Amino acid sequence: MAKDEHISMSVVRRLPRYYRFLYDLKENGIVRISSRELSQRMGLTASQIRQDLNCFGGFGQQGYGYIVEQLYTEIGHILGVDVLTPTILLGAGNMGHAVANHMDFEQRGIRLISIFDNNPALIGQKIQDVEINPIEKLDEICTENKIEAAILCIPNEVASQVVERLIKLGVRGFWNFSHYDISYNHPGVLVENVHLGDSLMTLSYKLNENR
Amino acid sequence: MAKDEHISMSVVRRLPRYYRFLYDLKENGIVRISSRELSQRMGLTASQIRQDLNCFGGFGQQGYGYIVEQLYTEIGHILGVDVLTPTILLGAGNMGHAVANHMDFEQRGIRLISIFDNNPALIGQKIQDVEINPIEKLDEICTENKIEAAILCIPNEVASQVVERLIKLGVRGFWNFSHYDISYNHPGVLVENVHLGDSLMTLSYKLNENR
DNA sequence: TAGATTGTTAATCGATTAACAATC
DNA sequence: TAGATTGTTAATCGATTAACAATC
Repeated sequence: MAKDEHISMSVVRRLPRYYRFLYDLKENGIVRISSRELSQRMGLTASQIRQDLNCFGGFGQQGYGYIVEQLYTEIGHILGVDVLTPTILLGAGNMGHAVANHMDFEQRGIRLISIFDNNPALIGQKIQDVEINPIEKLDEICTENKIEAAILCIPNEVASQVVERLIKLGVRGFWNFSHYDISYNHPGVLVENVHLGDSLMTLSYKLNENR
Repeated sequence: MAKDEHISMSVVRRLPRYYRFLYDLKENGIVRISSRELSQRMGLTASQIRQDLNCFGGFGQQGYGYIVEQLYTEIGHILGVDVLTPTILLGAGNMGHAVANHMDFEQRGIRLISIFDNNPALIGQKIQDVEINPIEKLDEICTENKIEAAILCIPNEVASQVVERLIKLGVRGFWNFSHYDISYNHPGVLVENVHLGDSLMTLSYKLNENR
């Protein structure tokens, strides 16, 4: 199906949103949709939608539009939801808890194998059926489960050492809630940053600009 | 100081990162920095940095570089950190707790006035000195405190009604952790979305693309 | 067939990078 | 003055939009 070798990140970042909209359409029993109608619902141009969808091969039918179910499945496939990556979560504070509780990992291509924390009070507890283990067990669990990705909900100060250690254990992707600059310090490693502080400051900017 | 009327969002989204780097430089006692050195530390081009900084007036000195302290202050000013916007947080679940505990609001131009939840067990508790109030007090507290912004850590299903109600109460900016499409349904309202699910799927994509 | 809507090429727009004269 | 580094203009690159022939 993959038509083009390279899909630009601008396109990739729109895919999860398409995926959500298509899910809703599907749930509402809508079978087909044209780029024009989808563009109106999503606040995009029809042209952009057709351009985007064409990056990975034509699924539309001329004169008819796109089959919702098929497009949904295909975008999910491209996003990699049907291959579960063994993943661990580091840090079971508020943020770690929130993430572990609400992310529906298995719908998103992630299998959460273990949570780690160094607070003795938390060890042995479970969040959504995933056990919280002491940091001492990190090496053992990573190796045994061929862990490939890690979610960092730990303080900045410890992030640097933890990342170093994880990369040695074979982790090649990070969902990073800390400010530690992984991509810069470890080129080649796959990183998706969630910089909540930056996002909040952007809101501040908008509020101010508009005052 | 504002030289150009319009600063593009691509530039604005880089500002918080400049701000962080400048803070670190400042803390390390570094007084001046050239665009070239900063570019190396941040993994950008020197050209882009000069271009970015020039959007809001020249602060550099030819042949010398930029004064760290001055640049830090100025970017903070542009981001609006020195005007605190009265803000409320809706939803004191794991995510609400995480956000309330870790965001350092006052460093980022936000004053958190009240937290709301409908869980009776939480009412009256405080997070970082901010009280959790029942949703019944929403109108009163918003009006009394001239609330302008709201942080949504509530489930999707209730977001739509809550947003409607808040806009009527004068809220004009949202930090949105839900998937409810505020900007589409309420054009003109300022929105900064945090779509964690989308971000996680982007990581899935990267992990898969690289397999 | 006629109408609709795609896939795709071309045109436009915006953002990034390169180059260099101005100047500290 | 000589060297360094900015501010700014020009060139390039990439992403979005427009247009339209292909075709269901």
